Amino acid sequence: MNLFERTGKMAIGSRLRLLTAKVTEDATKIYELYDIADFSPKWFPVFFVLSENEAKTITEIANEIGHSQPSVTNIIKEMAKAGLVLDKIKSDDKRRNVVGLTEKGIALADKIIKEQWPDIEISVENMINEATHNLWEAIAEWEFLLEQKSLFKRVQEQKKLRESKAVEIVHYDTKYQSAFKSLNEEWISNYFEMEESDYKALDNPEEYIISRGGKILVALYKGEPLGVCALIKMDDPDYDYEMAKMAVSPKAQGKNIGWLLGQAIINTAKDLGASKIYLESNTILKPAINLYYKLGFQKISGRPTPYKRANIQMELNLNVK
Amino acid sequence: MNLFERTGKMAIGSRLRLLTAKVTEDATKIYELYDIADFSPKWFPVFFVLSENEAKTITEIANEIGHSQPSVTNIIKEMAKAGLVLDKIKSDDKRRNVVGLTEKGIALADKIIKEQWPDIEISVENMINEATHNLWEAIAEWEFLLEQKSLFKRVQEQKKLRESKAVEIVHYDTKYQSAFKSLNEEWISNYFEMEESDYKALDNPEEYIISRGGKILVALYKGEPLGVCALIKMDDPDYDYEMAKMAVSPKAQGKNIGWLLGQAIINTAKDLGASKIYLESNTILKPAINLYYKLGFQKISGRPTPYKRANIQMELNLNVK
DNA sequence: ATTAATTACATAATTGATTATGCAAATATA
DNA sequence: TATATTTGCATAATCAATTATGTAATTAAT
Repeated sequence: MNLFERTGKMAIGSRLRLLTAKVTEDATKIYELYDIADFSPKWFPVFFVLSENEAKTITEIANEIGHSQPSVTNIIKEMAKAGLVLDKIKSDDKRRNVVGLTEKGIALADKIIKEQWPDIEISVENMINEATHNLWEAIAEWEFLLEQKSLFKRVQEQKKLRESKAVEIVHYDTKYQSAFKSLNEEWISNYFEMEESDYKALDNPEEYIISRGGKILVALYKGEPLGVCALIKMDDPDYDYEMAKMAVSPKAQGKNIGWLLGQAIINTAKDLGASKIYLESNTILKPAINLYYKLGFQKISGRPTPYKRANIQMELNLNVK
Repeated sequence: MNLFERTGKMAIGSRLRLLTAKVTEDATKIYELYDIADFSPKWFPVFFVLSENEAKTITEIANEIGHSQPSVTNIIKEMAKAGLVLDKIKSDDKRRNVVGLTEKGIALADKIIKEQWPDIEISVENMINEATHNLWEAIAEWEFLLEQKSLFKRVQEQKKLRESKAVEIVHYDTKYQSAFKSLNEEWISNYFEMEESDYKALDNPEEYIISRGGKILVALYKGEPLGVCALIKMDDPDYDYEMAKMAVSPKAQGKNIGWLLGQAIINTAKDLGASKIYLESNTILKPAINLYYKLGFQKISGRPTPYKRANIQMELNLNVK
């Protein structure tokens, strides 16, 4: 079995490189076939754009053909040596190096376009037609797709998706008490200071949260508790529950755990018949605030709070679609 | 308009190179995403074949992945430095450098295959599915097509085809007398010596060939006579005509002119109601003999000839299909 | 048993591109 | 108007591959 059938799509870069090499390998011989000596195939893109118009600057050419600027500088230098382009055509802006084809260059362009170009065009087109999958169109589509979203981004999203599938959200159990405390303690003491009410809830979640009609959810990744979140019953005419004590281990970054926990908490609240959830946080916790917005929470103001660190309050109306 | 829409298929090499660069560009970042440091993406093909089996030699790996041997030598050197492969595993043949993965290498392979590999596989597959033209399959087809016939060969054939279309076969006219003589004189005096009968026919073709019921055809390429061929009436019970004085300018090599002239002469003979054509030549003129065979002539023997240089005689039976 | 040819590989040189860097010219800003 | 920033490009350094070359080790041929 062929290497690339064994490696799979993982090696698409290598496979493309090899195909490029094969397509390119006898380019020099093709030029010789048309008695074009003294022409390096790598000059072609530069040569082509110069043959279309009057004169261009190095940077303009580089942008047009997708090469780096030094690459074009170098190609132009070589072509100038071969007498095909005229370098440093005078311009108002003395930084610019305006280049254009010489008479010799124009004559060569004419020859290439009249004789070689149609032969190659037809040869490649014949290959495209011999194949059932259109390489030329496929490349164009990939250029577009990669423009929209890089391969890195795509892989990153796929990784997140796979890992979030490996995340399991379970209900609180005594064995998670230490995780519940340490995960919260970690970020609170990192940004603020632990307060009396924190200790109460974190040390005795069953007493302070669950027995009072609340819920705690734990996110397990490969069995390990890496995220927690609580839904605390509120004694308030406006709100049924407060979402609080959400904490995700830095180890679990990029696994969507915050989102999954948030969704699970909201669903739990719905199951409990809640119509509004409240939360408070601090704007320095930007990723958290961002997550709350994504979950559908909206900023409100004017409620008293026992926590010193809270400077933003949000609510989620579960009855609105 | 996009550069490649303007250049057309001529720039398929450049376009492939750019796509390869785009696909490859964030490979390093992808490895980092999986906490794989100390791994260069270019190692992947080598790493992969080593992860499949026990141990391999440098050259075996090179052949398998389509790289040059020095490239593999270098990659192995780098991987050895990173502690992923074990170099110079002892072998009977002391020239061989047998290499295999270390424990660390095996562990890494496991990690890559279990985590990174499926994510990339799916990401690339999603891209393939988002496009309407299947890049992966198209590449495979092109690998096959180029294996069958290189791009150079294809372009060469296309050039020949185009040029043979630009060749015009016309009937002899006095203005072609000098071409008729010089083209023949060129090859005859090059390989042999001009004989008395040559001068007669070449200096006075109208008297010696046409007025005696023969024909002369001239191949014009862009108006210039670059090939000639005569059909000489024979006074023989076995043959109607002799095909002779075929000459093609070396300038016109590869334009199929010999074939086109031969075909035209045969058709002319058919139109004249001939049933058998005769020719004589010399076996040192290999391309000519080859052409005669391709035109359908078959070797015969035992006829007398006025030319010293003839050492092969052939005939074409026009009545046989 | 020599000698010649082949093979396996390392090293060196080259190629065609890239990023990094520095400098002068032009433009924007205080 | 002086200063800071940006632009355009050349040069240098680097990278990932390639061909070219040299040298042991092995195999084939005389």
